[in-house]
Amino acid sequence: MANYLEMEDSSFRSKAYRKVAEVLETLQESVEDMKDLEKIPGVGKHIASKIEEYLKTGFIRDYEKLKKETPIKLEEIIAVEGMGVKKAKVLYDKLKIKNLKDLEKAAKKNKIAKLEGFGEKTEKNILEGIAFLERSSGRFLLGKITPVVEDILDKLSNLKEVEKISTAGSFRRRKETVGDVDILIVSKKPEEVMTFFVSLPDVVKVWGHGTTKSSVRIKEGVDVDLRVVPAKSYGSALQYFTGSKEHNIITRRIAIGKELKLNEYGVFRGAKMIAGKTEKEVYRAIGLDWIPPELRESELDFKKIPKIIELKDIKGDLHCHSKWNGGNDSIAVIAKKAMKMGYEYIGISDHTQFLKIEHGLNEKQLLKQKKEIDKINLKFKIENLKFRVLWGCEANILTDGSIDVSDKVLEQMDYVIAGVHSALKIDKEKMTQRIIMAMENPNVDIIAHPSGRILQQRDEYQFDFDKILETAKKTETILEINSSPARLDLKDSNIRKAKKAGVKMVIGTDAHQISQLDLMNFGVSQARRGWAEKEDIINTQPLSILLQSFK
DNA sequence: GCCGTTTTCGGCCCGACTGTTTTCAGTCG
Repeated sequence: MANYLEMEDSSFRSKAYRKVAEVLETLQESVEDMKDLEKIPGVGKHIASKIEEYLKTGFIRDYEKLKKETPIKLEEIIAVEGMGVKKAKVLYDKLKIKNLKDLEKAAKKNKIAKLEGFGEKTEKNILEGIAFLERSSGRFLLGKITPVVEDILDKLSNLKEVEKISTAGSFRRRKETVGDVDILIVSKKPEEVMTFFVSLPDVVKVWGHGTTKSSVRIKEGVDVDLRVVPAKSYGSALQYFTGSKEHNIITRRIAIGKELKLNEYGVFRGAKMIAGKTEKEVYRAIGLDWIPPELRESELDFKKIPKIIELKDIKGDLHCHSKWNGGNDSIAVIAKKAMKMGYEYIGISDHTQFLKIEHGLNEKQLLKQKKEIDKINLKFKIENLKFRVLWGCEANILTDGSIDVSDKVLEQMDYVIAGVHSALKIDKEKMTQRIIMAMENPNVDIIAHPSGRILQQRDEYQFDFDKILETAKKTETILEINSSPARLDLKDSNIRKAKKAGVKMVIGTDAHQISQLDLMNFGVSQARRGWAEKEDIINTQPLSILLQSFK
């Protein structure tokens, strides 16, 4: 509705709707359960009645009316860079353009350039925008682009001309997918840095090359912007470019409340600049403590900024696969790497028999695996090494909620992870019941990747997370935050819910080769985005306490 | 359409860039 209202120039009405849309997306409670919708920030009498109408009938008459007046695939059209709702409206009125296909056709036939307010450039940009959309979804997995971005950062920070450097944007906020990458630097010799930047070996295309901003595309397909900012504005620029957009709106509003102005150049009282050099100073100037980028997603509804978990708090990884089920490395090699990472323990959790495609282990193989683990642990003991390999598995929760390994074997293991790997499309009720039944199994300690989503591939399966939390709390079952870049499951909002419900979590990498043990940082970021503190995550605990948290 | 430790009316984040304009609207982050 916000989009359609913006089209009609109802700009403040549109903003009111847009704000509510954003609030609803990050709402912790489900709207169905709320007694008083007007308690939701931004929701007044009118919008409340529309939400009620939607909950009751599945439609909003006013929205249907708006769509009928301008029957176009608006979302599709405004996804094209440079296209907004105003332009979409003009194109519909003048050329009857309803969707992306119409838009592309009209642009190719040079019909758009002739319109008043449009031109040759706009038409060309539309075609390029459409081509970009077709090439990629427009967003990239954080985990996929991180290595190459870090490489670029390393090379830049090694230059003596670079005084300060940081990433910004969603990359710095550690969002699971990133649209483009922003890097900010302070430098007295921007020309030289920019020239170096645009000629890096990973660069496949240069969009712009200037002294304050250069843009390139790197071989992974993602665009990287490098900006040079003045040293005295570095903090405010970093704050501004890190976002999120919503966070910036909130911080600026706070500034206004204190008769200050906040922008990318600094914090100002009248014409006088009172802060800007560091982010800490900027937040302090508007009366806030520094906020970790992972918490800058939307509302600031914490009284005190939580002391969120850090990578160094992690004492071990409980989700890794060995050569036994087709992984790359032997248990001994995995243990060695884990030790090198400073861990106190590593849990081996190979797939079990149902999962043929992953060479799942049968009960006989599992018991044989235990002997190997015992041998390794004994060796560590003799060498007086304080390190332990734990014997676990990643068992399958079958369609009826049972586990594909017998309790007789499960109960001997140090811990058991269970996950849904099949029949993902069963209905909500059945899926919820299926997972609940698994949690009620006295041998199941951890639920792996609880929602089943694969980013950019498939949505989470239908299930009632609130009910899962209830049972997890009751049965003391731990929920996993899977670090695999395409999973990052639990997602941030569910981590917040779990924390609130007092349900413990574990961060696991799901590594199939030792290099993937380093994916832990992505799981930790995800936990941070969900406000998780050290105490919420069991693999921050030393071995003795960890073992107590298993059933 | 929503909101109020100055307000029930008069505001609503801010600046840059682009392409089209000749003073600005639309889009973006």
